[in-house]
Amino acid sequence: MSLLDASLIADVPPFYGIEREKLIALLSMAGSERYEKDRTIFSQGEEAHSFFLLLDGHIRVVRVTPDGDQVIARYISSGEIFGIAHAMGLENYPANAVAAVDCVVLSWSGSLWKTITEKYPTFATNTYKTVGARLQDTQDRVVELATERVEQRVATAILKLANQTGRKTEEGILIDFPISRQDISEMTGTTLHTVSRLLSAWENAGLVKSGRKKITLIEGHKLALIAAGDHNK
Amino acid sequence: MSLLDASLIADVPPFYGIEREKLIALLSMAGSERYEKDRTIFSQGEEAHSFFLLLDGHIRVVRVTPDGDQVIARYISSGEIFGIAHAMGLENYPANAVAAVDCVVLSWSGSLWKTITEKYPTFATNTYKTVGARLQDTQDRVVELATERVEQRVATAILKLANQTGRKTEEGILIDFPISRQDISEMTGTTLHTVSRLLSAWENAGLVKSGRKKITLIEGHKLALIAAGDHNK
DNA sequence: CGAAGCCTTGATGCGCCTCAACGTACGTGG
DNA sequence: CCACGTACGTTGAGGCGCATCAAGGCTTCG
Repeated sequence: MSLLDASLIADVPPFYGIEREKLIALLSMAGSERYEKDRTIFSQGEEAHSFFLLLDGHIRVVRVTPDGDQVIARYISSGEIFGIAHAMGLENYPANAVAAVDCVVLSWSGSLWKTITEKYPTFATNTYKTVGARLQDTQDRVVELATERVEQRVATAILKLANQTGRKTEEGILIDFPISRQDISEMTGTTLHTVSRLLSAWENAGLVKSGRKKITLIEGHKLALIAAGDHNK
Repeated sequence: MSLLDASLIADVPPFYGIEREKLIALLSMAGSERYEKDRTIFSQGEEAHSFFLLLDGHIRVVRVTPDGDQVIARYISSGEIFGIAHAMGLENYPANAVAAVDCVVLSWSGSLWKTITEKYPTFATNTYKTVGARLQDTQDRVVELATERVEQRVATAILKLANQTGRKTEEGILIDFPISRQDISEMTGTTLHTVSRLLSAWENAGLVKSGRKKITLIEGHKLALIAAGDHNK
């Protein structure tokens, strides 16, 4: 805990505009932990004991239905807060959070929520903006699921991932964490089979290059056309 | 404006737990307006000049896609706040709001948002809870759209409407505002044809009774089975 | 080196959209 | 108040997008 330095979070969106001194105070209340790949940070239904900031890594937020289907709500990238049930007046986490790669996570006890938001209104504002942005984002997905075909949704998902977490390589933009066909299907409401077929077709057309749990975006513009519903063929 | 009385909003969720005196102050900052059926309160993309409280009526919140498809984001019932782009740090409304019946609406200028939330933290907390609840709700719809069949989604939508706004009649629970097959289809990501067929089938089975822009729920329990994905037949 | 996890590709079928045509209730103006 | 036009609802026929079922290849890891 004493290893934490204010510079760790100074340049991270939720803490923009907060004085260095206050950052140190905030950090002194936080715990830090490393989560290896595939480890669960919190589970759906569990009492919301803490809220979190992802310092490094990628986290997958997943909802599970009563009959076992999984739906990926979102991926969290480093610098984002998550598990903020407290900000929404929830007493339990509404989804699972799982490390998609090895992660470093800061956490604050939920009992500090009230104090922190009162004492650091900038942080509160930033957080509510985040919640708002996620609501927007989720609404967009509803519209997509309701109006677009699978092909478009998968294309959109890949473009979004590439923008959010893409790493430039010599071949193109590589999605920076292991992601399977099944993962993509759980983001887009389809099956791994359909995703596999689409990726194969796109690979033949030179739009992407993909392998086991790995996707590289080559021709973003062309994929964007598909996402927009181009019926070119 | 001077006709407004504190009792108007004292028993309305966003204002729970605020002293009468403060309520009067809040009301003195608000404008009130009547919107006849089908009139637009605000439009998607428009600059967010105000935020609103629905005193009486029902409001439909609709997103429109670039190619003209409509998706109903939610219905607002009396006592709810809406158009709270400010709470989420948005500068523009993300959807259209249209009066589903004649409505009475209070509005506050967006420029008051900061002052009001600072001065009345209870109101702020209540509002953020609302945003959180809507995020939850929207996530649920994503899961539904991604995993359930049309039949289940339509059943769920009707049950939800009946619970939210149902009025007990001698026949059953009547959804308290005019709602077309098309409206239901825009809530559930299907077509009016499919909704029509489903309602016909359910009417024959005695689960609902429906007419022009009118739906009455008769056998809620049986419809709930369908919503849950019962494959009885 | 074997086993488990991930990916691919074909065959088949069905849920639901699409297209089409017609019936029915509403409200508006003559 | 009745006649007409428009909006809403119903129902059928046909077809396609995608899930489902099935089988096999490849990669990674213990």
